[in-house]
Amino acid sequence: MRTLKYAILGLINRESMTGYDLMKVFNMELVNFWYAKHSQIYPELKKLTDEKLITYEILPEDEKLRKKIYSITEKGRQEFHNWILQQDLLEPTPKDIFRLKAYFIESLSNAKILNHFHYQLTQRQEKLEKLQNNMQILLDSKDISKIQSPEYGDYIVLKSAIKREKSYIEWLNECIEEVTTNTRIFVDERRP
Amino acid sequence: MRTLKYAILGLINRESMTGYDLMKVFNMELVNFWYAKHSQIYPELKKLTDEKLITYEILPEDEKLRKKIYSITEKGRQEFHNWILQQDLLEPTPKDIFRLKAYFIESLSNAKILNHFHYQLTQRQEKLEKLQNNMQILLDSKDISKIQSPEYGDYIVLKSAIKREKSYIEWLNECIEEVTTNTRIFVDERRP
DNA sequence: AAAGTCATGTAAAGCGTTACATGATTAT
DNA sequence: ATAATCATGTAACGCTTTACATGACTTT
Repeated sequence: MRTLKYAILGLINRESMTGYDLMKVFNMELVNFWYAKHSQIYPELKKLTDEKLITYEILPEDEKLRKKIYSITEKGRQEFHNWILQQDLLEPTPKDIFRLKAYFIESLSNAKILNHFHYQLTQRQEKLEKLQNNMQILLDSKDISKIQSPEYGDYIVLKSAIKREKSYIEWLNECIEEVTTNTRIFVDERRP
Repeated sequence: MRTLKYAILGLINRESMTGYDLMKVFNMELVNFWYAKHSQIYPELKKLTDEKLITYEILPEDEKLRKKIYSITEKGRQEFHNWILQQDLLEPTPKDIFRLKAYFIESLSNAKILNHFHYQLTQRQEKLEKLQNNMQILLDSKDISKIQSPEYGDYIVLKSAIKREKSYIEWLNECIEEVTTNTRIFVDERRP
C-alpha cells in the first residue's frame, strides 16, 4: 500500500520541508490518524528521491549543519494526485487491545472490571481535553471557512478525532454503569 | 507486546479448539478489534506449544484428517491472567487512510470531495447494518445479563463497534453537509 | 465431477519499532 | 557548562500480509 509514501508526498506537496519537519508533523498534527518514527521517515525519503518523486537541496550550503530540504517533483505530484483520487474499500477495522481485553471480561471480578474501565476512562478524558484544546487553538488562530485550504483539512480530521474519543468515552461510561448496576443487584441478592 | 499470543490464549481458555477454529473466530466475531490470518496463527500455536502454554491432541487418531485440538495449560492460564490484569497506557491512535486523505482534502474539487465522502458513507452504513444485525442475533440467541459470561464480552465489544461506526457516519454526514453548503454558496456567488 | 470448505503448514516480502550512533545549535 | 532541541542516518528485530503448497471431506 505504501501509505507512508503518500503521506510524505502530501505533506511535501503542501510545503517543502526537511525530514525532521516531517517527523514533527507526523508526531503532532497527524498523530491522530497517521504517524511514523524518524527511523522510518529517512529511509523512505531516500527511496522517494531514488524514484524521482521528490528532490532536495542542502541548506545552508557548505556549513556543518547539513539540512536537506525536500520538494515534490511533477512526477511526485501526479502520483500523489492519483492516490488521493482513488476510492478505497473499507480498511480492516483497527486493532484495539483494550477492546480485546473487554471481550475477555468474564475472567475478571466486577471490582477489577470497574478498575480497568475507570483507568481507561480517565486516560480517554485527558486525551479528549487535549484534542478540544487543540481545536480551540485552531479555531482561534486559523480561518477554516475555505474548504480549499490546508486549514480545513486540519479542522475536519481534528473534529473526527474528537468524535472518536467522545464515542469511546460514551461506551466506557455505559459499561461502567452496567457493571455497577450488576454489582449492586448482586449484592442486594445476597441480602436475605 | 505479543498481543496475538494473549488473544489465542484467551480464546483457548474459553474453549479448546483447533487453529482453524481460531482463524474463524478471528475473522468473524473478533474482526472488529483483533484478527490474524492462518499464516500467523499456525506458527504462533507452535510457539505457544514450545513455551508450554498450550498443548494439543490429534483427533481423530490414526485417521487422515489430522486435526490438532489445542488446550490451555496451567502456565498458559496464569500468563493470560497476568496479561488481562495489567492496566495499559493508551495505545497510539489507530491509523486511518480515509482520514489521512481527508486531511489532504484541499487537493480535490468539491465535487470529488463529495464523491469520496458519499462512497465512504455508503460503505460505513452497510457495515453498521451488518453490526446491528449481528447484535440482533446476539440478543435473540444469548443471555447477556450475566457479566461473568463470555456472552457479555461479546455484547460489549459489539456495542462499541456499533458506536464507532455511528460516530464515523456522523462525522461523514457533517463533512458532507459543510461541503455541500459551501458548494451552494460558491455557486450562488457566481450568479450575478 | 466440480466447487466449496475443512485443515495445516512454509517462505518471502513489507511495514514498523527499538536501539544504536553521531554531531551541531540553542536556550538556561 | 549543561540540557534540550535540531538534524540525520543505520541495524536488528518483530509483526503482518501475500503467496506458495498440500490434501481430505462435503455439498451440489
